[in-house]
Amino acid sequence: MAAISGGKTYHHGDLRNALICAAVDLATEGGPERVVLREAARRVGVSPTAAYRHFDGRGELLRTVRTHARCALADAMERAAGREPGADDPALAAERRLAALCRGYVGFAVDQPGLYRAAFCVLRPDGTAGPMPERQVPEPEIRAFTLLRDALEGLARAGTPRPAVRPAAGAAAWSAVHGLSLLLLDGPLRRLPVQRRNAVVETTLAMVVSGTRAL
Amino acid sequence: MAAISGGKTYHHGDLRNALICAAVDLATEGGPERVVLREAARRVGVSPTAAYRHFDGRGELLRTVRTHARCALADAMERAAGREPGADDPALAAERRLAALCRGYVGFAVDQPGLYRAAFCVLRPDGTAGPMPERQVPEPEIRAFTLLRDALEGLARAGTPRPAVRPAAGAAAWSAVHGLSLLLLDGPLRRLPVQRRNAVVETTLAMVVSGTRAL
DNA sequence: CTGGAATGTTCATGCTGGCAACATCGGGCA
DNA sequence: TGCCCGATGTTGCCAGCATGAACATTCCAG
Repeated sequence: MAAISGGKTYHHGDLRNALICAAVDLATEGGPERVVLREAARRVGVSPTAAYRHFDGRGELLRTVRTHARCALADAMERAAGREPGADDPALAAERRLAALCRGYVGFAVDQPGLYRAAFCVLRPDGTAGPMPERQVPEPEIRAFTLLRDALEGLARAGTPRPAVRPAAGAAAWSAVHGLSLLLLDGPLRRLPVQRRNAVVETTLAMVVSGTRAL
Repeated sequence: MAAISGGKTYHHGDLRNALICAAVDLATEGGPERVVLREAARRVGVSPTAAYRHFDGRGELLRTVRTHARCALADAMERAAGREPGADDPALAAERRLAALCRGYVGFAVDQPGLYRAAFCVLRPDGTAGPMPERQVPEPEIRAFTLLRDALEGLARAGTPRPAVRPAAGAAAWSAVHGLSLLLLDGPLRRLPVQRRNAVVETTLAMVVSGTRAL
């Protein structure tokens, strides 16, 4: 994530990317609130207003970081699932995959708290923090969610979860790992020793798997 | 939550409380990031620096708001549980109570998004946003969690969840409702029509109850 | 009734986001 | 080849916020 930076020319050449890298670094270090336009510009060695040539403002910079962070999260999940050995029984394999994805999810959150928080930060276009204006742009799917939902689909042998509740089941599973991640990061489960933390993670996973099966 | 404000004396008389009220209002309107010292002071009709006589700074003001919000959350849960009719079967009653508490939890989050977000906002004492300095002060229990955990205890007939995993089970249940709340507020489950939202909530609750039973 | 402690105010510093006007560079077109 | 225009950066500037120091006012206890 280091800027490239060639010679010292007036024109940077790749300022947008450099700013994104700096902003991602900032998010990694201190979460979304640390993503500050001026600081990003400073790190790249450019005047603050230069950034406005490439971003509408801090909001768009943060949104870009968020997209990057969501990607990184999904990648981590896929890596975790990829490391998981297959199983002869496809049902078992599906179950293992789901668990591995969830472990990857929580693992990413714990390893990259700043990025994880940035991945799900709220962006208020107007800054008025009101009830969120109706936006026409349909938000792009979040791959992490898609992964979980697909894993649940794969799990759906024996008809559970029933098709009718399957989307809701995906949301439920996501809720569990998302909530767990946040409680581990900022909540009262922070400072839990690794051992206990893993126990909580596994317990939650068990709840998700068996609770989902019963739907 | 309206300030009291008597005559126009030099000394306010109850500035600390007035500031807290204003800050809680701010959080209610726009979440923790909206809690701004100057604005609170402005609403109370006092100079910004006056607030420093009663709070160490914005951080402490926000912490106070957070405490208030956590209280309000727990109160809402208890009210929800109180409305739940009892059952002859104590096990069934316990299950209902747990579900009612969870519904109260999510309901509070949906009804008071700003306050809910404030209840779980992160406070970096130093502002350096680092790996969170070691603090000796043991954080006070969060009543919402205690309620959930106790409800799970009550649920623990038939030996499930087994005593060994029971604390972890509490964390798992909390994770689910906490994550669900946040996904409903800021995440992709925002804008879900009420009908579908209730479906997701009930599905998640079902997952928690049956998933917890299987632990 | 009077002086110290509480409480509020004004002024100043340094940070942030954001806008307007100006400077510089580089590539396409005559 | 040479020149002009648009893209890219820069300097200045304003407003809002957190925070501290020095100063003013008021209340209360001795």
